[in-house]
Amino acid sequence: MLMKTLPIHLEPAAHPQAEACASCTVRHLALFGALGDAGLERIHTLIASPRVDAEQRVYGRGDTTGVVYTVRSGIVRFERVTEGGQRRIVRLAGQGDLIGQEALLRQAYRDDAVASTPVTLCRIPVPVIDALSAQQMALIRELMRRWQQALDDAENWSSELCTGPARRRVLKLLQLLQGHADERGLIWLPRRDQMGDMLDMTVETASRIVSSLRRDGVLEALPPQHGRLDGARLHAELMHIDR
Amino acid sequence: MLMKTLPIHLEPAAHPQAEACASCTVRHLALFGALGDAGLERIHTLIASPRVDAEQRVYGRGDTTGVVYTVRSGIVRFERVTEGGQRRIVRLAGQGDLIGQEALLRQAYRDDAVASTPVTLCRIPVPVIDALSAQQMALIRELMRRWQQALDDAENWSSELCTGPARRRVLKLLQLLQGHADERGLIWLPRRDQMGDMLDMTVETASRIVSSLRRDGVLEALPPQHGRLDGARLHAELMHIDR
DNA sequence: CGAGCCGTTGAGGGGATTCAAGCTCAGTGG
DNA sequence: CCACTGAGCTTGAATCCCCTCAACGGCTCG
Repeated sequence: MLMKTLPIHLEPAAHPQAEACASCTVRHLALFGALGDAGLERIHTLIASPRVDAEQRVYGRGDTTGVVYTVRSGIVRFERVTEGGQRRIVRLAGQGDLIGQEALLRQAYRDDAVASTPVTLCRIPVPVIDALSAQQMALIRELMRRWQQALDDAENWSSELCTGPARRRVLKLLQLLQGHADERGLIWLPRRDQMGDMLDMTVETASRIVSSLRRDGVLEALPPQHGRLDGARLHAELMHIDR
Repeated sequence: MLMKTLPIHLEPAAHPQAEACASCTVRHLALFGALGDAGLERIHTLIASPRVDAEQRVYGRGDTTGVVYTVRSGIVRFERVTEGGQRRIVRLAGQGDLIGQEALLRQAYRDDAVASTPVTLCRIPVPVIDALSAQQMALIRELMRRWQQALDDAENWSSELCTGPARRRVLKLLQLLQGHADERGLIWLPRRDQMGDMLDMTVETASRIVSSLRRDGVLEALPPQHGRLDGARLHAELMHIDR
């Protein structure tokens, strides 16, 4: 059932990375934001910036590649297979999020990480972080902060996206996706079966609700897999359901 | 809606803690297991071992007491209130688990932590950990390991306990509780409304399913709030549902 | 003993699933 | 150019699971 994964990210690697790091647009968001220029100088040759197409795997459950990633742009989803054999999406990661932290502990990845949109990453070999963290307390703080962020996201997911009537769960998902909207205000609108895997409902139910939200002017669908939300109406709908 | 919390844990504190730490029965499980005797020696006077009754709060969401805990015995549950105003239980912690890590980052607690059974804790002021971690790399590793453990638990929760038919969710919960069984093989059997808050179902549904499982010989209820499972039948039931 | 909490069970209704059919659209090849 | 195909989306009808509303019994406690 589990497919073998091939590392997607055998980067040409070179000096270009020097400027890439220095001028990284998400550096303030990313893990190494905790480092000064001097710290960055020592390591940028070891960092790659791979690009992953939508629906391609970043890494697979069970892999031990010894690499962590920062998401520079796009959305990554974490998938698991239930013991019952069902695919479940348990969390999303967006710009600035750290993914694959398990590797820091020499542990295998817990989930399949799949690009939901085209994704750009910052690929960081674990030894790099180990070496730095021996001296840089700030980096360790930053690591812990991100771990806690992931934990908080996961708990929010199960309390907001796994409970209540189907319409509410869809609205909550859209609200979350709005937080990852691009500069034009467009969101990634998952396929209906993916929504089903996230919200524990059938394709048909997801489709019915999305259609209903379009009729109500909450959501505008812009195929393929994009959409635009009316924030006010979305909020009003949620208020209405929560009474 | 949020209640003010009073610190439960103003310990008499004294030398007795010296032996308490050295002879701690869960020391190999606990955070400071990463420390040698020497390390322990320096800090045991700062550690308290409070006891919390069932249904008492360990800490509340929003508190900033600057303390983390290790669970020495018993079960702690993490509660949140949905934006819709519903109480949700998002995770459980048992023996050896670290709770309240947010405090290490000077952040407020994210959830209400409530004792589900009588609980004994190890109460550790954050400055103690800060001071140690500046030198002890092993402690930091251990911290990270626990953070990852919590994350994994949270994701498992939403993929296994939030999805599928009601009967399956209850069985999954019982399976999880079996992992926290005491030495006599007894498990904590939540009240029906608590099961509802964990599994997103009504009291009535929870009650009906528990009753049904008792009739089927999967579960033996031993009031108050205790039970015994027939592991084989539980497993068989799950197999049957997952087909 | 009455009050209140907790658990249980029943009847009825509603929301989600199941099963089924038809739709749009992109890609393919005649 | 257009039939053909398959993937994704939508909609309808029947069914079923779970929720809602309601009543009742056991138990503890004032």
